Amino acid sequence: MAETGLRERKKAATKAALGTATLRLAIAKGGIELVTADEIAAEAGVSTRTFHNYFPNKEAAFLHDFHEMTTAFVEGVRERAAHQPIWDALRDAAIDLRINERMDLGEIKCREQLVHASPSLIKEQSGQFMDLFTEVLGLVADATGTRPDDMYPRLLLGAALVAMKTANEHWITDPGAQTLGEVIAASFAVFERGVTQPPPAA
Amino acid sequence: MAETGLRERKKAATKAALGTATLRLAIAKGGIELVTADEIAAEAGVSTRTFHNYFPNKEAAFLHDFHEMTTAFVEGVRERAAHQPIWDALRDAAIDLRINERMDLGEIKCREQLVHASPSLIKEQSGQFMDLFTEVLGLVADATGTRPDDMYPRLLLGAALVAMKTANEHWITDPGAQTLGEVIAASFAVFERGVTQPPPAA
DNA sequence: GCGAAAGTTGCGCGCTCTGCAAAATTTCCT
DNA sequence: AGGAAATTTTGCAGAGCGCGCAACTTTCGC
Repeated sequence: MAETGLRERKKAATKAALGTATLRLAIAKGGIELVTADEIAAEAGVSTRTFHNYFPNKEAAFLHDFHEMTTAFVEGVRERAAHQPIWDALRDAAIDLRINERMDLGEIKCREQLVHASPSLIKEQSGQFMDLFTEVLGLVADATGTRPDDMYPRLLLGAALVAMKTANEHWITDPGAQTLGEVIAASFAVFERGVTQPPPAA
Repeated sequence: MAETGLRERKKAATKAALGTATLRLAIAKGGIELVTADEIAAEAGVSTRTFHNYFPNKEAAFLHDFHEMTTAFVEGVRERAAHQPIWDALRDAAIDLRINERMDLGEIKCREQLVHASPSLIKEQSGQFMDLFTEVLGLVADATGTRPDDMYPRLLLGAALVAMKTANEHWITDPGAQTLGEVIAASFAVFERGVTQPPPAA
């Protein structure tokens, strides 16, 4: 956290403001495609040009929170990779994001719905997942003693990201039964056991 | 193959022509972002407006072949799902696309490189994978006696798509050692065994 | 052939995103 | 504090995108 200057903090604040403004407007209008960059900039109190200095497009602004999460995830994995098997590091880093505790469930659901309904948001989010994949792949390769273009680290990491995404989606639709952490653990467990294996209980 | 009329065939031909024109131009210029919709339309001998009748954007045109492949894949899975366990159906449908036999390796490599270098193409391709996911999810849920919003069918299908994508990428970088089919089979096998399990030979 | 259906095209329009240079703001040094 | 330097904000201009609309042309079924 090299939060040295006032400048840094102000920039981060502006970026966050643009992100939440985008979210607010998209929710209000019921779709990101009904929101223009001009409106977002006005809502956040900056010029349109400044909006585009911070984000390449409104989808990225909408997903600003998500991007911060993936950044935290990468950091979490990097720290854990030194002390844990990489698979456990991936799982525990995912659990320790504690999305459930940090964010309002109603808003999470709403956001998920908007993403699901918008091709452009689906693309942007998928793209960010691919960036995440690329960022973490090196760590996984190192940890497993393989090279980044071998199959194994890619399959392992791919499975982990699928497990994360699936667990989150599932928990959102039914947050009562289990905690998010439990759902993530269950999700990862399926891949440990072998996806074609029937669950132990059956 | 309900190729009844001349109209259908002509439309398919125009679409394919636009696709290959996009590919040609992107290769020639070394990047999709250096190609405009106007140029593509001119290259294919239609108006710019017509181009946008066929494709929502140039990225989709670039990936026209890819989209046809995913369509064939869905069809393959649907047919096999009646006779095979769903996991095998997914694997065998992937193998039977026979990309290696149908397309020129040099061009495949070139395309892969262009996609990898372009954020917009990565997003578009990821988006198409998500569409594929959605299309096949119902089949997987039916086959496993689960519901589409349960975790299991999503994890299974996610693993299968990761296996497909990873195998293809890997085979492209090193097509000599094994056939594509073998690579795909090996990729799927990792998920059958459990991603955290060491390979049998080790 | 001929009418209906479907495909193609040009035009207009609002929006996106970027480069550029001037203006405003913050930081730093003395 | 005072002023120079560095950084950020902003407006403007411009290429490009993607879609609705209304002609125009082609194809289809009879």
